[in-house]
Amino acid sequence: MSFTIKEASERLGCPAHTIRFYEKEGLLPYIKRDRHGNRLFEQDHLDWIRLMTCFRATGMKISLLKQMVNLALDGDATIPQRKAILNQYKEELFRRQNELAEALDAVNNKLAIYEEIEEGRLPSESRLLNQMEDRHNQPTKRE
Amino acid sequence: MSFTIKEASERLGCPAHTIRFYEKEGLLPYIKRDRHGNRLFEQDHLDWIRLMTCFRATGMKISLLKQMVNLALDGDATIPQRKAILNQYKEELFRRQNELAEALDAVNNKLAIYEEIEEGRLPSESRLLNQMEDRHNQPTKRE
DNA sequence: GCTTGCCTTAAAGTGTGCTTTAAGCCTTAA
DNA sequence: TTAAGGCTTAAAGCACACTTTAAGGCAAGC
Repeated sequence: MSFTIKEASERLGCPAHTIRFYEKEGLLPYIKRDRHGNRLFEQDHLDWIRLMTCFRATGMKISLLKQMVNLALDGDATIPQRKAILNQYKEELFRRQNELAEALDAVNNKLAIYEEIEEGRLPSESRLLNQMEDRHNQPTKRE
Repeated sequence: MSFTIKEASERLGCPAHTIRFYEKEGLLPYIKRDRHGNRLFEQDHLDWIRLMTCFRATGMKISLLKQMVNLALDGDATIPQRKAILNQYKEELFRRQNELAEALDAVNNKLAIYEEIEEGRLPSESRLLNQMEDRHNQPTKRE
């Protein structure tokens, strides 16, 4: 069972052009062609593209994906290197989780401040932008 | 107490050029200057830049930051719009958290497979790249 | 036979966010 | 007084990942 690029595109929700681009970048080695030169995708290819999409969405670079492909093509002897790459990427994922948690805190804090301003418990936006505006007409301390 | 761009840069761990770029983009209104035209940053500016950096690191676009600045400059009447923006961004953060969790699952799964291959419990990398290579020399089913 | 539509390729273009370069001014130390 | 080093600006350049364009081939339906 093979798929045309259109079928692959539909199943993956990924533009055909992007899939071709990935192949050109070397992320999809050994894609076969029919007698007209049209690509034929196997289920495994779709699985791999889906995995790449998942990694890409979380910041893995194409160059790193390519490294992994190249290592895989060199056989099982490169598994330690591939593990090292994935473990590093995992660290990166943890870093991003922290960043997200921090941003979420900051957003909630800001939203709480807006609530307080709306309820009149805080005098306008005392900490950030509005104060800049206020200062605009005040004397400077330095210089 | 004001800071030069160099001091701001050091405190924020952010290149001076980037800070200037943010000002040019309108993200830092009302930065004052000394008599030589050099920028003078207040603590509030540093706080705001730090917050922007936090939002930027988690995917908020500069155009959206600028929208928020512009709304803030228009006064408290725009707080509902700013809340709407932040709530939307919050959704985005949740989406990203899910993506990270999925990627983390996928990585762990891949690492587990590598372990099994290393221990000989799985015949090479049966699911992805190596199989592509295998297929390379087999007849096609379609066409 | 001709149009429609999907396929192919290579190459150029786009969006985003910096980052670097270039040219010049001011201050300070030698 | 002159050279170094930090500031200024505007503009060009870069990295990344697509995305779009252009030019053309093949096949099925009218």
